[in-house]
Amino acid sequence: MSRLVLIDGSSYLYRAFHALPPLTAPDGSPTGALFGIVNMLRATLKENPDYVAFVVDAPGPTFRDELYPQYKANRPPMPDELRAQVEPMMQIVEALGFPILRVPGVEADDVIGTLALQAHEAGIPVTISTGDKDFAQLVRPGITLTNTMTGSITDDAGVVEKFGVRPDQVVDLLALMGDTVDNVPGVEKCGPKTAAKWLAQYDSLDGVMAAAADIGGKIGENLRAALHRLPLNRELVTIKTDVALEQAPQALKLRERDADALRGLYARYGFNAALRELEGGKPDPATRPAQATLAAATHAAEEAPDPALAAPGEYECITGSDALAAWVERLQAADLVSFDTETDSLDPMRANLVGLSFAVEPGKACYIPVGHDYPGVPAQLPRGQVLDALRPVLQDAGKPKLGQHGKYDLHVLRRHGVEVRGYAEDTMLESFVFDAGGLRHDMDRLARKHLGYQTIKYEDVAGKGARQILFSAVALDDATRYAAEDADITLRLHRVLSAKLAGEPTLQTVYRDIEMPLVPVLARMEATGVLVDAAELRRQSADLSQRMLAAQQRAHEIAGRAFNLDSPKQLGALLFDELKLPVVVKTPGGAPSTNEEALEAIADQHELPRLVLEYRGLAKLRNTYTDKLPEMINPDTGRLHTSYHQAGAATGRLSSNDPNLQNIPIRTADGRRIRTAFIAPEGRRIVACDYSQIELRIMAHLSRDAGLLRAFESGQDVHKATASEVFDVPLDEVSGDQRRAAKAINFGLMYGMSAWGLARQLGIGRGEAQDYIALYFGKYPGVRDFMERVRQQAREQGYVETVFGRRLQLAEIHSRNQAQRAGAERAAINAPMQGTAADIIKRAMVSVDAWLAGHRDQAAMLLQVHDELVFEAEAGFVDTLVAEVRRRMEAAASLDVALVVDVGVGRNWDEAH
DNA sequence: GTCGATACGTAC
DNA sequence: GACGTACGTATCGACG
Repeated sequence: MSRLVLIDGSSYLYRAFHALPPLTAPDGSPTGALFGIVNMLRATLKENPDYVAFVVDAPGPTFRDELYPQYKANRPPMPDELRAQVEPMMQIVEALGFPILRVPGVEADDVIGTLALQAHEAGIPVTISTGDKDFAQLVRPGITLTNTMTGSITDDAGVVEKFGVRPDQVVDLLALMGDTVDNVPGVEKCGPKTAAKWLAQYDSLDGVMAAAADIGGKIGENLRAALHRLPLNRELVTIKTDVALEQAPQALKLRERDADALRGLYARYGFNAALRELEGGKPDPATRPAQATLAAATHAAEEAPDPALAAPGEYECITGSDALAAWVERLQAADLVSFDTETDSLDPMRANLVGLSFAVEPGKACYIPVGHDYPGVPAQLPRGQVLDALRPVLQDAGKPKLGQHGKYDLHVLRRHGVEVRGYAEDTMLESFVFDAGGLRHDMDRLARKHLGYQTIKYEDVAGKGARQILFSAVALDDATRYAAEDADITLRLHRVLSAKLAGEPTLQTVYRDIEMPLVPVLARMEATGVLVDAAELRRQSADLSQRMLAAQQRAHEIAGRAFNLDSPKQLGALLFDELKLPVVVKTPGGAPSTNEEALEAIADQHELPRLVLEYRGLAKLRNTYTDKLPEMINPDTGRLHTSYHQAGAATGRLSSNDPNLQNIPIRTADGRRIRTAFIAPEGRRIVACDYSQIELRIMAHLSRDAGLLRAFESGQDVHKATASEVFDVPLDEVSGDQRRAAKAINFGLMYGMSAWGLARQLGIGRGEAQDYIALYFGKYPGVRDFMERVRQQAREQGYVETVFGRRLQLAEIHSRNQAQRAGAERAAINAPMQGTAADIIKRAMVSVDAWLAGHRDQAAMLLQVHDELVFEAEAGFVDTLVAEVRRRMEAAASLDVALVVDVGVGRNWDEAH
């Protein structure tokens, strides 16, 4: 069937200009927009449309200007860089053979609308190629929109999805929203969401206008104030479909292209891929212009795995002494031993060893069961005998071992009397340094991604949910297939990942010098655990419970009925539906939020919000900390053992879980009290060492901003020093509010915060916040340049880097979704600072642990909280420890600004701060 | 009963 | 929409 494609040239030109980097031709003339247009045209040609037209605006006034003299009055003149690309664009369009339509006195939109409808009536399907959402009003069965820059196609369902209204309601939606670019004011504060909501309720603009009196709140007032404008708006946003045109759609045939002219134009503007295509060759990735390769680069990692990698393996179950001896010999002879353990628990501090598996060459692996126990289980080798036989291999630091998340296995084996040395490779960490921020790094996923191999899942052999059985109850042949596969796949994965890593020396250094040495250090910290005063926590729980009950009873009294204080839904219904308190914050789901900010905002209007806040604070402490921590104390050690996740956070930070000891409260008095329960044993002290302002120092280093560097050199409180500079007052005259503002800016900037966010944070106006930021950047221009550089790097490379070369991937940086893209840009700004801080403390941990190796009886490293290391030490050893730890932490990186470590000592963690 | 999504809140 | 990185708890509704 034949088809008509109508190209909205003007909209593409503007959008390509703003979306693409300011590329230049070999001769220096701007080509960014042109490049976008050329790619769009080539994409259109690949579709082989029967009829096609390239439509652009003609100069001069149109009917809309007559209707509304202010129409487009605020539109800035076309930038010179863009204007310079208009003529070349027309030449290329012409040379490609596209019919060009430019009708005086008629906007391109109306030409397109008219042609679309004419073709539609003639039974010809129409595709409108545009970046302009207004065309959604023309969509119907047979007329669709396409945007080749984003790859999106919009049909009826697409309109509903995108706007939340039917295509025939789009005009009404646009009339309500208005259009700032065209200087058409809509209803103030009414965006697409509100407009769609009203239209869902009242069906049409006329319906909304008729119901205007019933709509409450500020926005209702705004609507009533805008009523008189709305009919005109509707007329302005309606695309005409009845313009008098000379050509019928059927006349819009593509002419033959002018290859000579094209060759000249492409060469002149440096469009190499297009040139190559013209010559009949295939596009060459190496010479593609920058952003074409860039878009491809984000997907390039997914090269097809070699089918041979996914071949099934031969797995042996070892239940006899001879077979064991033979395998030990193979392990002794191997360059690298892949190993894995099977247990009966996910908690490595409690798990019992059920079996071990090994592989030394791809496809060949064994499973050695030592603890399977079910009716009719075959005889197995005694665990002691197996571990004795394996110990020489596993404990030999000169025999490199390989695992997947081997820290777990190190724990299990240590608790069974085997001290693994020479743990040299870990596929989880190899994958992590390659793609932090990408998918998770569990073996199943890695196998699918890099080997194209579907592993047997744990639940396939052990079941799941209530029916899950212990691994010790799994039949030996099932267990062998599952367990031997783990060792085998780990080895195969390592072959692939280590080869990839070899091609990236910087990443290899991060892996080899930071991540791998950290594994035994973390294992040691986890194994040591921290002593917790369970009785103290239980006392606190009792106290909290009492106060919670009081708050709850009072809340029910005030409400006049019982309700669940823990249910945001019930609470929201009470506060906002029954009591009609104002809604200041909405949840991401659109419901009225009952979060702290929302309750604070209405706390002066009713007693209830304050009580809820009180209750929430108490409940959080009890439910998350004082009730839970005592339960998690390990009965064998009497201590609390967290588990650090080394490949979790996209920035390279560690995370802590089971329990999370990185979010123990400190800000409020009640919360802080929990830290008094983290204690040192008799005769010992808790020592807490934290980096002072490490991320801000890293920002000073990375930005090389002279002013910020100076602020640190002075050795003063840095927020005060910045306040003094920014507000131009002597250091000792900085007011509390000025310091608070400077601190908020310092931190906010590191998180990519906007003026809007700063205003909210400080409770000031947006304009004032903007002024602060301008003042700040005026004093610290290097910081602003740095931010821009990072954004640029993120867009060009799809990742950013830490000082040590760790790569932080930003998958969403080219997302078509504006919010996601903006989020990725903020993450990009934060990542080099957060990530460098993570690198530094990891290096410090390795260094400190190496020193502690000679003093294991006197001190131990217990916890890491991103910028803080917590130790316990014999009282008489504290001074030595402090001196050595401080020296090593401060020397973990050499930046343009000094690293400073603050130290506290006490009988518990609270005192040590 | 289990699971996942959502809302909320703690840390740095 | 609007401030980055985590983890844990409670509720609630879908699902089997």
